[in-house]
Amino acid sequence: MRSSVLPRSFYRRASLAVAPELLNKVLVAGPCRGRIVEVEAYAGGLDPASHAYRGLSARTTTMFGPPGHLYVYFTYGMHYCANAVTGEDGEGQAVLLRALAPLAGLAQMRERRPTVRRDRDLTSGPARLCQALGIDRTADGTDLVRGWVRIVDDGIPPPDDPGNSVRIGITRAVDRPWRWFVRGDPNVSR
DNA sequence: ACCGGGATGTTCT
DNA sequence: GAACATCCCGGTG
Repeated sequence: MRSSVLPRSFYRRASLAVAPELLNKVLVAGPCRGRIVEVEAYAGGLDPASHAYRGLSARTTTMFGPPGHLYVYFTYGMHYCANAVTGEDGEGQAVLLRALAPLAGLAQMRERRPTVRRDRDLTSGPARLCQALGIDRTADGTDLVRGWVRIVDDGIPPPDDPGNSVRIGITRAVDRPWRWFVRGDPNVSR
């Protein structure tokens, strides 16, 4: 079966519904590909942990835009993280891509992350995967249906029983179990 | 293995 | 001025 790009309609739903369905889909950025094995949902303007909680700003313009686009933000002075915008235009919902299993373009990933030894450390974190795939602030707003970064379905369905936990690295709304991952995958972040 | 701290700059209070 | 959806390195056990 040939892989097909996820259509706009896939994203036009609540981030809590989209997030677990993104597991086992494939993130494509130029020659680099990785299977999505860990995600977190950020539920929009009513979610205190979401960047959308404070309302529209220069940073969150993409997040509040139409679904199916890539929201990239800069954090800790040196890292980028990437999300798929979901829901309806104006809602500010998104799914953070937290880890991939590298599939293709590993040589280029290693050029961008020269200190990495094991393959499993190439893309096992939200900032690691952005560095490996060359996703930075210039990728913010990319259309995931038509742009140079896309998410495709290569026929592997999401897990029937994904791992599930609270979200990582946040300080507000820490109790909400909105992280999902592929159980047992060595590329899931620590 | 675990733990602590530094890097670095944008965003928000 | 503080916080930050993180990562890496060097310490100790």
